[in-house]
Amino acid sequence: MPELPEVEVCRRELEPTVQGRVISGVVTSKAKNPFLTAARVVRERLTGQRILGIGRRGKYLLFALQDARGAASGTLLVHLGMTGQLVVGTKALGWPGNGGGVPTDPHIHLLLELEGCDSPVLFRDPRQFGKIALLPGDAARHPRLARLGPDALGMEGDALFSAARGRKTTIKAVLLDQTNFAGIGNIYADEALFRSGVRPSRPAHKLTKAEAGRLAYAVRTVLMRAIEVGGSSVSDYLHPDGSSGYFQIEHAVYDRSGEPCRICWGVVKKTVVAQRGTHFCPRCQR
DNA sequence: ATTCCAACCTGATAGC
DNA sequence: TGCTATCAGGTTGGAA
Repeated sequence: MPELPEVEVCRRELEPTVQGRVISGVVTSKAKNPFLTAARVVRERLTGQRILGIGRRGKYLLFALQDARGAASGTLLVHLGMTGQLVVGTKALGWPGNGGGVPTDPHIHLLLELEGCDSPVLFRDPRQFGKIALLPGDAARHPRLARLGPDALGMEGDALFSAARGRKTTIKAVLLDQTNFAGIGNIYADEALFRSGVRPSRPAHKLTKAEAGRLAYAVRTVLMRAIEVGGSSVSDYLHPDGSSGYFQIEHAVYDRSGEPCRICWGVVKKTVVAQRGTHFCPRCQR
C-alpha cells in the first residue's frame, strides 16, 4: 500500500524531527526478513551517526548519514513494503525507553533513539515485506536502487511512450515495472489509468502517443494530489473511513468494484491484470 | 530479452 | 462458534 505519495508524505513529515540529530541508541527485532543488512551490523554502525536528511527514490527512503567527524558515512535505506510504517512513537507501543529493553510489539523491527528527542523513531511492519539496509559509500550503486527508472512524479508522455513501445505486456504492467518509472504501485496505477481513460489490460504497444501523454499527465497529477492530502492508507482497506490519509476518499476505482463510476454511473469492475487485482470502468476506459 | 509466477509474511475475512 | 482457506501486495529470483 505505501507507494510514492505515502513514502513522500512520510519523508516530509519525518525529516524535521530527525534532521541534524545524532542516533544515540538502536534496537532491532529478531525478525530476519526485513534486514538486508544484518541487524547486528545495523545496530553497531548506526549508533553515533548523525542524520543529515531524508531523501527518496521511488518507494525507497534514504537517510543520509554523517559520522562524528562530520564526514559522509553512508545511507540508511528503508522500504515500507506493504504494511510498513515509520512513526515517532512512545511507550504506547510498549517501549520502556531510556535505552533499555525491547519493544513489546514484535512488529517493531527498528527503533532509533535520537539525542534531544523524547520519542524514538520506529519502523513497524507486520508482514515484513519492508526492507532495511545500510549502504556504505555511493547508495545509487546498490542493486536495489541502480535498477530503478526515473521518478514517476516527473513522467513525460514521450518517455512513457518509449517504455511502452514494442512491449508485449499490458500498459498496467509497464506502469508497475519499477525499472521503467519508480514509485507507482497498484492503487495509483489503477487511478491514473482511470483518469486517462485507458483500460489497464490494453497491450502496451497499442498505446498511442496522445494516450501516453494523457496517461503521463494523469500519473503526475494523481500522485501530486495524493501527496497534497496526505496519501491513502488502504492496508485497512475494508474499513476505509480514512484514519491516516484522505486520498482514499477520492479513489475513483481502487477498491470500488461493484460501485458506480463517478463519471458515467456505470459499474466499476475488478479483474486481474499484471497478476494484480485491477479496478476499472469498462465504459470510461477503452 | 521479456514475461510470468512462486515465495516471502501476517491479518482480516469469507465460507463451511 | 471455531476452524480452515483465501486474499492482499512489493520485490526478487528462477522458470518458461
